[in-house]
Amino acid sequence: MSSVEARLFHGTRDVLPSELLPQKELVATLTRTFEAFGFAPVETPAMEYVDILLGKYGAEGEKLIYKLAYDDGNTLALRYDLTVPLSRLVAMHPELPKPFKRYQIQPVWRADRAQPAQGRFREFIQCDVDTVGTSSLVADAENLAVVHAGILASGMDGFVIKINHRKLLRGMMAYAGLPSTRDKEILRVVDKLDKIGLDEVISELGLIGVPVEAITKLVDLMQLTGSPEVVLGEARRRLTGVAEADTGLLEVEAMLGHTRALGVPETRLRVDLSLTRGLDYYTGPVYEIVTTEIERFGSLGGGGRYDDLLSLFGGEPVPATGVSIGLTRLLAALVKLGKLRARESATDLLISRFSDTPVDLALKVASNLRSQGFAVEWYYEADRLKKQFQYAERKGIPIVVILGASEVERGDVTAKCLATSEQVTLSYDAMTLWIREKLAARAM
RNA sequence: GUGGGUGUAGCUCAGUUGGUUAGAGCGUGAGAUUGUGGUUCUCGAGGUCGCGGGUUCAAUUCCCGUCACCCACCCCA
Repeated sequence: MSSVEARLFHGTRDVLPSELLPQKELVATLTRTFEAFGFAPVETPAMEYVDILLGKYGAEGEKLIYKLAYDDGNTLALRYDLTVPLSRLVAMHPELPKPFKRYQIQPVWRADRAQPAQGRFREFIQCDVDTVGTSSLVADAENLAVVHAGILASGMDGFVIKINHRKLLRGMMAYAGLPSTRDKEILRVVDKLDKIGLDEVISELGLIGVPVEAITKLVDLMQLTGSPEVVLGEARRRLTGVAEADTGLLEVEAMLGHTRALGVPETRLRVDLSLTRGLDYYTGPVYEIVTTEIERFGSLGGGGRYDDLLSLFGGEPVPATGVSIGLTRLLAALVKLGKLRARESATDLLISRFSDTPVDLALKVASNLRSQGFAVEWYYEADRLKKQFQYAERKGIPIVVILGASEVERGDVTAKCLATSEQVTLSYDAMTLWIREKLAARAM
C-alpha cells in the first residue's frame, strides 16, 4: 500500500476535544432554550435532489451549492441550508399540526472560498429554529428572543441584532422612484454600506445607472442611526404615503414590541435600513446577528420571514419564519476572542496505579465511582506517579485518586485535587463526599 | 471568480550575498536515589528547505512553471 499525505479539504476542519467539549455544552444549552420555546427537533439528509434546492437562494447562492458527481452529476447536491430542506419536509408531511415549530442542528455545505480567520468555512453547523404555519409577528419576535438567549449563553457578549423588512426596502425603492425590477442589484450595493462606506456606495450606484436624486433619497434613509424608535420615526416621516413602506414599518414596530416584551434588551436591537440579506426567499422582517468585538467577521446568525417558499413545493402558500445561529462561526469567534473555556477531557477522576496495585480491586473502585455519577479514567501503565500526575495535568483532569498497596491494606483511599494541591486520605464513603465537594467548587 | 502575499522541524519563525554536518523558541520523548503535577536543569527524536523543470562545477538560496495556504473583494452562518 502506498502512503498518502494526511490532509484536509480546504474549508473543512477537525474538531478536537478541547473545542468539541465546550461546543457540546453549548449545543445542550441551545437545545434547552429551543425546547423552552416549544420547538421540537428534526433531522434531514445531507443530500437532496438538486431541483429541490435550485431557484430558492438567488444566483449568488446557487453558485455555491455542492453538486455531487453522482449519476449524471445533476441529480444530488449537499444541502446549502436547513430552511429549504425544512420546507420540503413540511410539504411532504401535510399531517403535521400547524404551526409546526422545529429546531435542527446539522451541518450544511457551501462551495465558498473559505477564510477561517473570518469564520468562513465550506462545511459548518447551523442551529435553526423555524415556525411554519403562522403569520403572527410574535413568531418573529420569538426568533429574536431565541437567538439572543442562545448567543448570550455561548459567552459572547459583544453583539447586536440588525433588523429590517423586505417590504420596507421595496417601499424605499418606490420612494426613490426606482422600479422594483431592479431591487436586487440596487439593494446588493446598499447592503454594503457598513463595509465599503458611503462614498463607495454612492459611486457604485451611479455606476449601475441609478439617478442622483434616487441615490440621495436612498442613502439618506440608509444612514439613519440611533435607537429603533428614532430610526423608525424618521423613516415614517419621510416615507408617508408609500403603501409598502407603511406595512413594513408597522410590522417592524409590532415585532420589536413583542421582542422587548420577551425580555430582549433594547440596546441589542438596531433597525438598519441598509440590511437586505442575500437569500431570495425572504418576504418580511429580516435580521442578522453581528459581533461588535471582531473587525470584518461574518454574521453569527440571521433569518427572517419567508411566506412564499413553501408554495414552491406545490399546494397552498404557508407562512413561515425562522432564524439560524452559525454554531461553527460562533465557536470560531469565541476561540479568536479567547473566551472558550477549553477542556481536554470530560474526566473527573484519574485512578492512578502502581506495580503493587491489585488491578481488579482498583477497577471495582472505579466502577463504584462511575455508578456514583463520576467520569472515571483508569491509568493503564504502572508508570512513575510523576508521570501519572503530568497526564492528569495535561488533560485537565481535576482529581487524581491514589490507590496503592498501603491504601488497600488500610481499606481507605487517597485523593489529590490538582487545582488546590489538597490531598486527603479517607474511607470510601467520606471520599465520595469530598470529591463531590471539590468538583462543585471547580465548576464555580 | 478577481487582486496581493507566503511556502524551511508538529507550531511560530531565523538563515544561506549559490558551496560540503540547515538553526532557535515552543511543543514532544527520556532522565535528575525507585508513592506526587504545574517551575527549573540535562540529554534525545524530528527537515527530499511545497512540487517539477531550467541556469551552474555546485541550488534550500537565482529563473520559469505548478500546487497549496494566507489576506482583501464578492457573499454569507
